Amino acid sequence: MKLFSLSKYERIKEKKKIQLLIQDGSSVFSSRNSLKAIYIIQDSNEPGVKIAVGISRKAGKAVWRNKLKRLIRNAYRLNKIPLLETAKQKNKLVLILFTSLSYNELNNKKLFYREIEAEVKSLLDKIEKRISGKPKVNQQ
RNA sequence: UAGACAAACCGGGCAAUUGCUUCCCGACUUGUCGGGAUGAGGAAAGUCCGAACUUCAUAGAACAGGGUGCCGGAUAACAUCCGGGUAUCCCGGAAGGGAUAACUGAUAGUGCCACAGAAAAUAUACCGCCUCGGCUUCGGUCGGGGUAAGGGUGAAAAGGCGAGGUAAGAGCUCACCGCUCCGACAGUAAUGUCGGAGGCACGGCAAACCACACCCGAAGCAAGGUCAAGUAUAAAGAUCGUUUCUCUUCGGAGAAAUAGGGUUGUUCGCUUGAAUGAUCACAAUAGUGAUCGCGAUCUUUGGGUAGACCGCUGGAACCCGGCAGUAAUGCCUGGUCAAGAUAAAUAAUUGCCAUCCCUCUGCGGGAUUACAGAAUUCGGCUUACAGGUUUGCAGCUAUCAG
RNA sequence: GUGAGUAUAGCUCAGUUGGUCAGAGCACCAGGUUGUGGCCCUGGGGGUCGUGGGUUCAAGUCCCACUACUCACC
Repeated sequence: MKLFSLSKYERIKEKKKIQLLIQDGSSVFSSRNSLKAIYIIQDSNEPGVKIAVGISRKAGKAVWRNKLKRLIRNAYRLNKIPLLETAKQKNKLVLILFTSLSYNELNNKKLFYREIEAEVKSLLDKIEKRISGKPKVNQQ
């Protein structure tokens, strides 16, 4: 298997799971409050991590939203390994939905990869700590 | 010459690493790996027009409704494009040139024209001008009549201007201009030119209703079709119907008709076309009413699934050349195949070059660009757009020369 | 993606055939009433009618283009 890949099987495709995330997921905010991640940790015999990226239409126009989605996906792809390994050790399936929080086209017309990578990293670190450290957070 | 303007075209390039979509080939452990190819725009946008395509059993007619509106041509079609005409505006001494235009009809009818003004469309005379009669303190005043030349009002005042004419005036008469009608000529036509007549009778608004001419069935790829999975012939309310005939082995079968349905309304046409009756009351046996059942349609509420495949990209397609045409465009020869995703691919990092910005200059630093992201597909329109290339130049701005 | 609709005062909404017309309720301000406050009474301020063109003598209203927002869909 490729190290930094992000294939179909690592993404959430079902509408039901996304609705589940929005209803019952717990939230984590990035260090500068620009991004937000909603996640659910499940016990599973197929451990791993699945992600989705969703940006509200109110944040900006189509070009801007596409760019942000691509940058977040890329940042996840290159920084996913520590989270994946802990999830496999604990036999957990983690579902994550990334969304924008304070980012919008008016304030951040131009997007920089390094900023977003730092934000995504902080999000992943927080989720990883929740998996390994405190099991009380979610009992799904 | 430059700018601006108009038209056409481009709108970062190359290399390396990591990663994604679709397709092809190979391998096996049959869903993974390896290799190769492929991957956003001129507006993909707004969804403003026009089509293709699909469904509505047919895709019909009339009315209603909607759209278009100088003429001719192009086109699959159009509100688009091309050529011509007319009007308005701009430049110019003129000849002429350029820009813009929802550019049919106001003598088919109806309606509206606030305020002001005498009067806003059948001129009903406020001031004024002229005249006749009465009274008079001789300044005027009252009454009848004529008058649209002048004043004032208004966005707009009843053809304009000059001369004659008159009590004062008036197309009352005449010349010129305008308008309407008729004729001739030119043009496919819109229209233009010339000639004659009318004596003006005809204010504006149809992006008010409307009239005339032409066009339009409706909904939209979340259309629609196939498969898989799965629920409940679900509930409430409203309206209407529950008829007739033939055959019969008496179980039933067949035919006709009705209600109703058939992608907005009404009517016609076409097409399709349901049901099992029972009980009670009134009455004269015909029949009428009520309740229950059954059937059809409509409205509201509720339940299930939201997976896969087809539609899905080769087309009124694009490029080069030739011919026809003033042009839009058409025809012919040759060549090319150029995204097809579905919580949704087309990206990220680094280096070099190019461009731009910051800086007095160098060094250096920053940005990868502006507008903007396919979603059934085409033809247009509209709107947004850093920078660059080419062509044009009637007029505009600046500079230089004569 | 496709198809509908809305925009008027700080908020919720009227505005008919174009006209002397930009209005109602709540809110705000001032005065009155009351020992004080509320309720109540009287008066007042506040608007580029989403933006830009066009038609018209005259546009919130008619026509066109744009902007923002809302809703529906198997």
